Amino acid sequence: MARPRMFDEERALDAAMRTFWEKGYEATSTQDLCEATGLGRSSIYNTFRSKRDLFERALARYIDTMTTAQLALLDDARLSAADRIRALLAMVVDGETEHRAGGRSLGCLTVNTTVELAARDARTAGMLERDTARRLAALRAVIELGRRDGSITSARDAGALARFVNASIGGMRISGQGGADRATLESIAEVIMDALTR
Amino acid sequence: MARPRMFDEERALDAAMRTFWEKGYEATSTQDLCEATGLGRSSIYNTFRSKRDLFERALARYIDTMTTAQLALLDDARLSAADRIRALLAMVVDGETEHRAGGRSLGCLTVNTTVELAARDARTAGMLERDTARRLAALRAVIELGRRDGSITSARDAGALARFVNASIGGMRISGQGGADRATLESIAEVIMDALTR
DNA sequence: CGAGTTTTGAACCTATCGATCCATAACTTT
DNA sequence: AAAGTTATGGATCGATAGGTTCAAAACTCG
Repeated sequence: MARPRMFDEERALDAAMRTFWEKGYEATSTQDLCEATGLGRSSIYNTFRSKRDLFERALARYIDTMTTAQLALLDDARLSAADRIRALLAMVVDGETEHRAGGRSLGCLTVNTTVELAARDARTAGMLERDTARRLAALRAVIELGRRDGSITSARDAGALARFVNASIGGMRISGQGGADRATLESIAEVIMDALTR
Repeated sequence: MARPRMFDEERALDAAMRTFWEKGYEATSTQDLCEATGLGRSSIYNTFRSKRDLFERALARYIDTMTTAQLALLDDARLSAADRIRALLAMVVDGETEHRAGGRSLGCLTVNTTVELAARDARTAGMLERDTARRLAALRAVIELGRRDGSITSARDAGALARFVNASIGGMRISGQGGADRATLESIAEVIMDALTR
């Protein structure tokens, strides 16, 4: 039919996602995206329409990857509810330790985007809200399970506990971006668990 | 000696701070700053040298105002240690409720700046680190006091508890920016306190 | 091989970015 | 009132932003 692509769209999307993750939306120029992906302007605009649209796809990919992995942990039937949440927090610590640039954690793209764009981009805000709702629902289900299996002893409302865990994970991300090391993040995670098992 | 200023430098700084707080550093143009402050370009550049320098002064002002107010709460000798931290969390909830634009919380300028700039601006990162250190020290002192006055019963290391509280406050800020309402933030604050009083 | 289709790279577009320049206004001091 | 100094508004700067155009390239299919 026609001339085929010389590049892998998914790999390009990954590179763009990483760039937005490192630098943020505004600070990432289309030139940065060309260099990160190895594509020319035409190819980027031909494939992704605009910087805005490319960002949206990159964010969707990030959300899909990350939330899927995290919800899988919360579904691990081999573990008690509390241990599933411990595993989730450990995954967050690992993520903050792995994804770094310039000696600092990159944080989490959804947290970063909440800060940078949620207030002035309704579509992005909607994506983030749906993701948060999904994660809160999963957390809440695990917490209710933990109430039954005895691993979560807090008498607080399960929804409140879920929102607390979600918020505290965001706080761990901010701490990582602020320079906190692995041991610090691990100690925070332990205290988070204390609130659920009091 | 010479022609006097037609404007109040502190008021202009406040307006600039608010703009950076609402829109972030990159998304704030010098034109935005002119409109927000009511000054002309010349006056802004004559007074503040550059957008970068103006931001630094705005951030310093924010840090000074906010951290001073928060540390004052932690020093209130009329309250138990736990109640001081409760008061701090209540102040955070109030702040998230008060400072809004477009139906959303503005979050916290230091958190926002950690996300947007800490990785690529060493001077800004330094300011944020010093502020964090100051707040952690105050939190730690209050937690150690709480151990003595009996209001904080967690056996965890005081430093770890302090970092937990600091991180969780950041998480509350993110939650607020993500759309959480006052009741949600209050419930998160209650669970944070559970971790300290278990 | 040739017609048809899409991709690609380079040149190019307009708008806006942060920042500077300069003539004039507005003040103090002598 | 004159000299000296700073503030101000408007014009302007080069650089870069995101995005478009277009001709050549590279493929498939008949």
